[in-house]
Amino acid sequence: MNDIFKALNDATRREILELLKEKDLSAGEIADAFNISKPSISHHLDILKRADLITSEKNGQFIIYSINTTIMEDVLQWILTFKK
Amino acid sequence: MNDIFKALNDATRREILELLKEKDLSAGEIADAFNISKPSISHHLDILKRADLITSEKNGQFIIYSINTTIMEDVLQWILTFKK
DNA sequence: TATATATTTAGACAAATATCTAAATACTTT
DNA sequence: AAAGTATTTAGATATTTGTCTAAATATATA
Repeated sequence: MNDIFKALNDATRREILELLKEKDLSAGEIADAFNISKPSISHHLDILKRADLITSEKNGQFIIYSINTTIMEDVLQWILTFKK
Repeated sequence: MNDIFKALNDATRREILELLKEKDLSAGEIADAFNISKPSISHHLDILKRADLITSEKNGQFIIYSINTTIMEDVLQWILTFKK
């Protein structure tokens, strides 16, 4: 839970999730969407991956990232405990 | 949205919310539930308050904190956009 | 009014974080 | 095999964050 909230506590990472919500993308395509260096994006992807919010798969020289919506379910459940 | 995720990105603050979910508490009562100094808890309360996740009301020399579940709705909606 | 209690504000500090550039690794193509 | 493309790793740095102690503010009570 800690890792998930940590991962979500960054606007760039949340935007990455929104991009991946639409379709799978390579690390480079994701980086192109931001004014941030590729290494920094790579770092953000690593944090999202450690939180299990995304998965990656190697495809030739590309690494394709996908969103893992099942993990969002955990956050959803946590939030729901506050609904009266 | 940034403030909300920032506020939720701390185990102590999430625990404070869970305490307040049960009932309203004074700053001192909240502090007593943690092995953290009162000024630090006061700081956490400030962050939660800035995110509108809690509200406070002065009652004599005490300040009573309450949870504001309506803000959780925003997080809920954000999360739901990822559900397919 | 003086003292005790409740809480916050101020200031300091160590740890965590987001970013960068440079270098390394891995794959593809010529 | 060499050169080019995609991505990550390493190391550095500035900023943010969580924590503390000491001091300030506000209310209650003797």
